[in-house]
Amino acid sequence: MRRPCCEKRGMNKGAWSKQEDQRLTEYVRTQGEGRWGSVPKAAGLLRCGKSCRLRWINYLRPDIKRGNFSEDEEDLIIKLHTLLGNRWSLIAGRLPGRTDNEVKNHWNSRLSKKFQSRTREEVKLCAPRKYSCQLSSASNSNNDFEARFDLNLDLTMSLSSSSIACEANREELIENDGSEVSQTPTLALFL
DNA sequence: AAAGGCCTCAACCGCAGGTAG
DNA sequence: GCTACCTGCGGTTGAGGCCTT
Repeated sequence: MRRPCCEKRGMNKGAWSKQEDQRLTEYVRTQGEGRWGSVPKAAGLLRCGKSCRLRWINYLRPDIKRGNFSEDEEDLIIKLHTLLGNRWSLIAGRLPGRTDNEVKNHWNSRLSKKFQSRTREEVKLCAPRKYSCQLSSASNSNNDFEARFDLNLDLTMSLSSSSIACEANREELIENDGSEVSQTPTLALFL
């Protein structure tokens, strides 16, 4: 097993100080992103490269959007999670200004519960042996997010004694410029 | 006001894939 | 082909703030 990268003596761990943030920000501004292994030494930081990378990506990057997730963002995360599963970096890539860590945290703390209660509610309303529902986001020119996506999921669920197997046939997950978001075959939900 | 439980989120850990030597 | 290193990712942890009793 490889040693943890921060095991080196004298390395700082835990919360970043303002001075450390300033040093890292200044370094990336002048030298650019990348070569994280050499960043601590070059920037004069007692941190490992991984820690520097994470701090920059999750917190210091200038294009990061702070604050609460909008309902549109939450809906999009739920839809993308249905398609992609825990592929947080892919999901975050569809949410401008949001990081994978932020999306993951938001999902784990709030959306998973919201999604579960919503799914249970929908299952209750449907016939017990066959569950079919359509999640779709109609284009809405007033909506920044939905305007960029055209999600059309056709879910067919079959109930078994211990789980609900859910096959999602992706009809399309295509950005407005015509490029595919990703390859997404089949998924299974266990409730 | 105090204590304890819950929630959020920044940060860490370990693994996998890519690549240079 | 093998090894070592770098980078990125997803899972997990824990400190601190908030809420409830």
